[in-house]
Amino acid sequence: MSILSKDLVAASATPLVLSILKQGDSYGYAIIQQVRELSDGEMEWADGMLYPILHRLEKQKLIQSYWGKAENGRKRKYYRLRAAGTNELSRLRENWQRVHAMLKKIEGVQPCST
Amino acid sequence: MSILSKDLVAASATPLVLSILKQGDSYGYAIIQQVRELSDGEMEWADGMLYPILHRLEKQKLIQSYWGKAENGRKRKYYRLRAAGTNELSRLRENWQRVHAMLKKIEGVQPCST
DNA sequence: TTGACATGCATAGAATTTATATGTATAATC
DNA sequence: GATTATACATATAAATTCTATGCATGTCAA
Repeated sequence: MSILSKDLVAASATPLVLSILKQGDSYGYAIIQQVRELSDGEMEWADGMLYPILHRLEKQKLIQSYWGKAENGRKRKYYRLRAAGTNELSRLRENWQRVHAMLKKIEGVQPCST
Repeated sequence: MSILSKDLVAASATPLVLSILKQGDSYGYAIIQQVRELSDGEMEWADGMLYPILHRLEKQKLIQSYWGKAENGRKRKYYRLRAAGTNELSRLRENWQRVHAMLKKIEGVQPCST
């Protein structure tokens, strides 16, 4: 998990998964790689962490799974973002943005001079 | 904890506390109020959540406590940011920024048209 | 003067969450 | 035929976190 704190990884996991699926259907193994690339190797998800998230999101009806197959005929479980997932993603992004704004606001306020 | 997810609150708690102390010494009760104000009431910390964080940060030598007193003579435990805490805050801000950048990057990438 | 509320700190332990190890299986590559 | 990469899954140990509770004092109104 490199230098990124557990909390930060946890807070960003769901928005990241939903964002990735918003770009198009994908599956577990590929999502892990996409996250690694997107973070320039700074975020390494363990598969044992992602699958439970995917299952949770599916149970929440934010995403939907279906079995497909790779070029080589091997099977894969793909996930598709559902409408509710798109809405949830918007909410999560807004919330992230709010907290980001708080952090920026207080970063800007300096004590005394400077 | 309102609409903000537990994870988001957890991920932002330490940077927020350190940021607040960077502006000047403060104490538990006041920090809780500062967070509420900073978030326009969207983030409400329970005291039972903050004190353990403060104690942890002190044990990590990122902050330092001392007893002081309010105008009315009542005692208060103030916290001061230490040099190590300033450094840690920079690291946390960088990490937050990195994850924020990931989220923005993927938000920008749209599937097909649009 | 007493009851309610705000201020202020602290922690035990229940409840929840998370990480890790482990299991299964197939394809590709060496 | 051995190893690595791909691919999914989950039980459970381990860690974290929330909540309730406790204590104490000041203020203010009734």
